[in-house]
Order: sequence, then structure tokens, then C-alpha cells
Amino acid sequence: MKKDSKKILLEKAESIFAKKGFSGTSTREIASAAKLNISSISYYFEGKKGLYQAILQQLVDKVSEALKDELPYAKEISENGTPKDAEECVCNLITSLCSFILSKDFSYNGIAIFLNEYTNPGEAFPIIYHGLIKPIHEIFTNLIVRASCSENHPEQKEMIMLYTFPLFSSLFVFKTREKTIIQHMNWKGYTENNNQKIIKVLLTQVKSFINHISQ
Amino acid sequence: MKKDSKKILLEKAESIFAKKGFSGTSTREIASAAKLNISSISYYFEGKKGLYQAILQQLVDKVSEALKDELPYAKEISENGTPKDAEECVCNLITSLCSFILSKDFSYNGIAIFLNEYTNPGEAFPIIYHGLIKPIHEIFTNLIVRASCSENHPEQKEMIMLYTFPLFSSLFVFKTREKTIIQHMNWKGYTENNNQKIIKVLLTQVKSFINHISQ
DNA sequence: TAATAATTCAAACGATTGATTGAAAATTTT
DNA sequence: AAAATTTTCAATCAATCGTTTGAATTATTA
Repeated sequence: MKKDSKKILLEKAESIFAKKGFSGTSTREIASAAKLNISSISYYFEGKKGLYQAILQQLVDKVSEALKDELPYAKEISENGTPKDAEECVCNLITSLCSFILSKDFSYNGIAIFLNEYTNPGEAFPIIYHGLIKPIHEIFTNLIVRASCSENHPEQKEMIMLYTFPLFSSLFVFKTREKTIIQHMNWKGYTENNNQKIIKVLLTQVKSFINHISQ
Repeated sequence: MKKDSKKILLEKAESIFAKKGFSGTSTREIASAAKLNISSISYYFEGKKGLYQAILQQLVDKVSEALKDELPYAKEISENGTPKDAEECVCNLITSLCSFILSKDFSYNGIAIFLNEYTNPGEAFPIIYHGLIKPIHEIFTNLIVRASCSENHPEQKEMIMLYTFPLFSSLFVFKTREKTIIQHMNWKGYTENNNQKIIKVLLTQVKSFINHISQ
């Protein structure tokens, strides 16, 4: 019966890193939260930095796992699908991603760390850029290009590439601003019903954009 | 001839806080960059925390200053304007805000600190919430409600309120992700021409959304 | 069960942290 | 020019930082 100290360290550290940032978090606090000795961090992760990177790698792996069935299909559609299929595929992708992100399985903490690293790139940035940011941007761009028949319109293609950045950020906004939004909307929380409203906003945004540039 | 040490401290500190976060920044590094003694921080700002808050207050003041002519007019339109006027007003507001944010007058550093504080609210959060976040959300919501004739449709109004969150975040995305975007778009930088493309994307997004929910 | 390996731990390391002190220097006011 | 005020500075404070060490403990293997 082995103690999974490594896993506990990852969990506790994620929560503290998210609240206090990398520099604001002390190894002592992590160890204390995990009820382990400080040296266990060096033992398992070769120091504070290694632990931080392991957390981001974990996030990338989780998202990749959640998309592993949909992504190959989406790639196929973006190359050979009809515009209608492509639009449906974008919507499905956004729905899955957003549901996944909003779900309680997916920790707020991981996203907070992810966005911190994105806004302020450090040594761990390549992990999230190549593992998450780049592939998702690419599939979004290609699908919307297909959905709006923009293959042969370079200036539209460029506009779509640009558009994927606010789109991408929108996916996380509702998670990261959860407290502010609940207060602002006078909601009691992110209920199933409210989550549907959030997804509807995102889908409306994408669909109206596709529709607008298609003509 | 008085030295404006206070101003220099604010400038240097903003740059370092943006790159390294609050905890990651040492008062010694700030003082060194400002070519002043460490104790000058306590002398002018009553400590590191006070300096940090002064920086955010400065940001709020700058944005308020930039909007001081447009905001009262927008408020009037949102109450008594025609839908067409309201739509035009939103677009103008987004154009000004985005131009202002993208301009080199407006430091990337301030926004990085602002978004850090938003994602991870601390003692300084009320400064940015009441000074910036809340008023901008309100004017956006009211204008889009007016533009889409949603006054008597509560569920549409709620959707618009929700929509202002990704819209608000979109305003900053192109500044905070500047390096990634330039690389991704294969641009040489944020030229005047490219800035126009960015603004066009934002306007397209808003207009198509308004158009979509109006019918 | 004995030997081996993996894990945990208290203690200590030098380095750095934010803040304070009181005197020195510079500036402004009288 | 003298007095008063504001600003700057070197020096020092206790506290905390991340990491390392080597022994003690636990778990695994033989």
C-alpha cells in the first residue's frame, strides 16, 4: 500500500500556485498542505520549478485526453467536409471544450496557472504553447475557414486566424471570472442551466461570425 | 528643480511588476532600476503594497481620462438613442478603447498587472473593479440591449450581459498576446495596418452578434 | 526473515526578502 | 544667509526563501 505523495503534492501545489502565483508560493507551504516534508518536492520533482512544470504538463495531458476522440475527426472535416459540417464541428468542439472547462472535474486552479503562464511566458511556456495553444488555434482556424468557404480568400483567412484569439480566450473567461460573473449576473452559481446559457453565448458568437463573413 | 522620484518609481515598478508579478518583484530591484534607495518606496508609497496599488489606480485614471468625453454621450444614447445610433456608439467605443489599448502610449505592463489582479483578486481588486470593469460592462450591456431592441426581452438581456464578458476580455487579448500573435500571424509587428485588422475583427464580432440577436 | 530499495524527516545552509533607523544631503522657506 | 523641511542614503533588522544533507523510517524484494 503505497502513499501517492507525488499526486498529493501536485494537487496541493496546483491550488496554492493558482492563488499566489509561482513566486508567491513557498515550498514550505506546499509541503505543509500535503503533510509532507519540504525535501519531498526536490525528491519527486527536482525542486519547485519542476513541480510547477509538472502541473502544466498535467493540464495539457488532461485537455489532450478530453479531445483525443474529437480532434482527428475535426481535422478530417476541416480538410474534406462540407461548410455545414465544418460549422457543426466547430460548434461541437466549442461545446465539448467549454463543458469540460466549466465542469468541476477540471480545476479552476489549473486554468489560472495556465493563463498566468500565457500572459507571462517563462520557461514552462513551450509546454502549453505546443501542447495546447497552437493545436487548438489551428483546428479552429481551419474549421472556420472551411465553414465560411474562405480557402481562396487570403484576407478572410487572415481575419479568421486573428479571430481565433478572442475566441480562444472566451473559452476560459467564464471559468476565470466565475466569481465576478456570478455576482454580476445575480446567479447562485454555475448550475447546469446557467452553463447552457454560457455555451449558448459562445455558440451564438461563433455562428454569427461565420455567417457574417460567409456572404 | 525637483527630481520626480515618485514618478520614476511608478514607471520602473510597473515594468517589473508586469514581468515578475507582485511576489516575484523585490523592492531592491525596483529601487535599483529607479536609481534610488530602497527606503524611498516606503517613503513615497508606504511600502511595496502601496506602490502596487498606486500603479493600478494610475491605470484606472488613464482609462477614465481617455473615455471622459465618450462615456457621458454613450450613456445618453443607451437610454434615448435609436438602435442604429446605439450600434454605432458601441462600435465607436470599441474602436477608441482598442486603439487606446494598442497604442504605445498605453503600456503593456499596466494591462498585464491589471489582468493578473483580475484573475487573482487581492486587496487591490476593488480599485479596478469599480473604476474600470463594472462601468465598462454596464455601458456595453446597455448599448447592445438598445442596439438589439432587447429592452423587453429579459432572456436576451441576460444573454447580452453574459456576452460582454468575452467582449471585454477580447479588448485586451491582442495586447497581452502580442508576441504570440505576431509570430502566429507571421507579422513584423503591430503596424497601423495590422491594428486596423484587429479592430475590424472586434467590430465584425460585435456587429454580427447584434445583428444575430436582433431578429 | 534478511537484505535491499524507496521514502520521509529534522536540521541546517547561505541567500534574499520588506521594512526601519537615524544621520547626511538637498531643497525650500523664512 | 539661516532655519526649516523634504528627500536620500548606508546600515541593519528579523523573517523567510529554496535547497541540501544524512540519518531514520517504511516498503519492497529476495
